[in-house]
Amino acid sequence: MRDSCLKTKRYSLSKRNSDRAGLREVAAAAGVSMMTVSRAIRGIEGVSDKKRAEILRVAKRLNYSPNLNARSLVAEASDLVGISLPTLYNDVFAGMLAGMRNTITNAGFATVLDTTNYDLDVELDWVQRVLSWRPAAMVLTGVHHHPELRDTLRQAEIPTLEIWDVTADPIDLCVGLDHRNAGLVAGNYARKLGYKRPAFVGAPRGIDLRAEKRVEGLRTAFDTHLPAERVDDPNSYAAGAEGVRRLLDRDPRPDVLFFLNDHLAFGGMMAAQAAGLDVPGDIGIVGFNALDLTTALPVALTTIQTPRRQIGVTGARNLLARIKGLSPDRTVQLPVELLQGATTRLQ
Amino acid sequence: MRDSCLKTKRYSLSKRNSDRAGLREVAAAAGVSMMTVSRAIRGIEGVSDKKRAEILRVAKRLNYSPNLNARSLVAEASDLVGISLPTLYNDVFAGMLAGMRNTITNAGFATVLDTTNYDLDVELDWVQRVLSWRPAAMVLTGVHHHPELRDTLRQAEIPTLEIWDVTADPIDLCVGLDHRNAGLVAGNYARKLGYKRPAFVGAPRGIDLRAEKRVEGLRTAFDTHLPAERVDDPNSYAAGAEGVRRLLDRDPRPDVLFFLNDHLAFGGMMAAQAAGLDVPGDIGIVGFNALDLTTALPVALTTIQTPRRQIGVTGARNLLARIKGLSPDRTVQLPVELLQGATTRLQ
DNA sequence: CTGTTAGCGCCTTCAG
DNA sequence: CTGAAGGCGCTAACAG
Repeated sequence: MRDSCLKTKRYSLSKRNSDRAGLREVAAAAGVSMMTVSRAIRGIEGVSDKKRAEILRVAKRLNYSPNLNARSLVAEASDLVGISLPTLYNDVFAGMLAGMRNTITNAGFATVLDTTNYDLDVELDWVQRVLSWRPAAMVLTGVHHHPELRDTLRQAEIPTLEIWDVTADPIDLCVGLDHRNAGLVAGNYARKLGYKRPAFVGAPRGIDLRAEKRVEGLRTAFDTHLPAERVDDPNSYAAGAEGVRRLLDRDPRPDVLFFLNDHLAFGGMMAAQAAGLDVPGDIGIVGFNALDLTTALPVALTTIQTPRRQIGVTGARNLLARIKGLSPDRTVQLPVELLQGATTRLQ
Repeated sequence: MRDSCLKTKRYSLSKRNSDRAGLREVAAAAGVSMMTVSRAIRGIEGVSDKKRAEILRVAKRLNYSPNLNARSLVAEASDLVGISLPTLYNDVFAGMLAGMRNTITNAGFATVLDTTNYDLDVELDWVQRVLSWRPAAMVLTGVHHHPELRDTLRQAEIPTLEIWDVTADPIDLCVGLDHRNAGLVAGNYARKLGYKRPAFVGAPRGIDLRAEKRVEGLRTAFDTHLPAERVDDPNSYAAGAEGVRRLLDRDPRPDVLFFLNDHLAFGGMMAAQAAGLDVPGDIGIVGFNALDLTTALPVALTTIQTPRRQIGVTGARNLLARIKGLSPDRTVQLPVELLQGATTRLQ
């Protein structure tokens, strides 16, 4: 063994662990420089068609796959899009996600997903974490976040989309609906039918902020006290039933029940019927979201149709525009529609 | 900020990204070397408590956030875990996902999610893409994949977990259930009750391979022809109804209906009732999965309870062990249980 | 305990 | 059209 200069060589050789082919290996095999390979792979100008074809062939043979970590390091940006949703136990968020995914994926981005379970601290932690990846963009649910979140994101200068709810002053972009108005629409509809004693079944106060806005709309429509039962799991059918059982004990008994969502409404309707009540004869039921489920029911549920897929599609499109440096509308508010079913009727 | 946000070219490398503090900045501010900062940040041995505290303070003040792309580049591995599911429009996969997520997240990994819509080509493309991130592990649904997938993953030497289905020879690890046996259990149960003319409602053949195994089990149990109606969207309630309407036209009319899942079973039950049939008087209904929905029904659905959350938890735990270099059981098969409801009865 | 050195794989820049 | 040089932010390995 001679001295340290040999040692250096050996070191650098053994350092390349794994037999994974990199730009270097492809370049060597194709008899060109790394740069030429890089250009060929990325489909960039400046390589003769002949060489490009040859290089791509070699790359394929060597099973070359670019190291995105290295690329992102140089670019100071990855092609990850972080998406934060409250839950996936719910076709609602799955619907918006599906709407976004195609658009985002087709544009060459990958999605990193997390669920916060409606916890704003969890959301903040997750955002900070994703920022370490230098993501191309972020998607958050709702417009209410941890106090630090807004500054964190703006400082990082990451295009950000807030979905489902809207505000005049989003972090960056938002696409969603006016939940207070949605509550108002449902409330006005029921009031006009002649219902007098509304009640609400939903999640504990302070969990689902959008739902609280809808409740506010309901209150405005009825201009009256609105008894509310809060159940633990807003995505459970059984919880809706439980809420209704508790409400039916009240005096006076409500004549129309509004639910946080269709899940609860369905469970609630079952409970009302099980309690011997006729729907809509004895009591009205109004859901929210117009899930596929409700169309399969023997008695169609009166509910509010929310444009979930459309929110996803529009949101993703605007976000991509933002990434490209354009300036799409900062706030897009999509309309809701009341679907008149057979669970409510003129009083 | 908004307008200037993205006009800054992401690919301008000449200058260090504006305000974002790196190891270098923290080191300068703290009056130590980058390595010392690196060690302090990562909580690694070899820094005096005093210096460490000071460094952490400085890092926090500078709002330092490590560049994970750079770290992954050096480490030849990221802390991303790729998860591929067929769909999220379905509490089934959401349940397994929830089971995995806590474990994976608590161990310090982030999840990159994709849905394949049961398309094996999509799955392969996605896996190859995620491999470019040098993920810490991969999770796939089922044990049937694109022919190239197995080699691709093994060659990459990435710990891989297959969930939901089992096989004696997984790519790496698998945790799931024996779907053929699940079909057998359901079939035997119904046969013993005296049902003679079974039928099945499910997805088009070749889409959901697990479901086909269950059908095979059903056939074995009955040892008879098993008429099957294939509907387009297996996660739709309405599709179940459609399938049943078509089956009821057949002669002889089936006396018991097996469904791909509870979604379809629910829709199917509604359709049967709407057609004037009594359940279980005129016709039996058997679902699969034991979704929360079915517990809220006035007539409890006979179904197969699948340990979805448990699959996720066990799978994630084994996968983490694998990442640490241990050798957990390659194949874990979890039991299913028949839940006897009121939609079937002795004939 | 702390600092120095030498890259990780890729891409920008600039020179042929 | 092609290649050589240098660096992105971070860390393993090796001195002091």
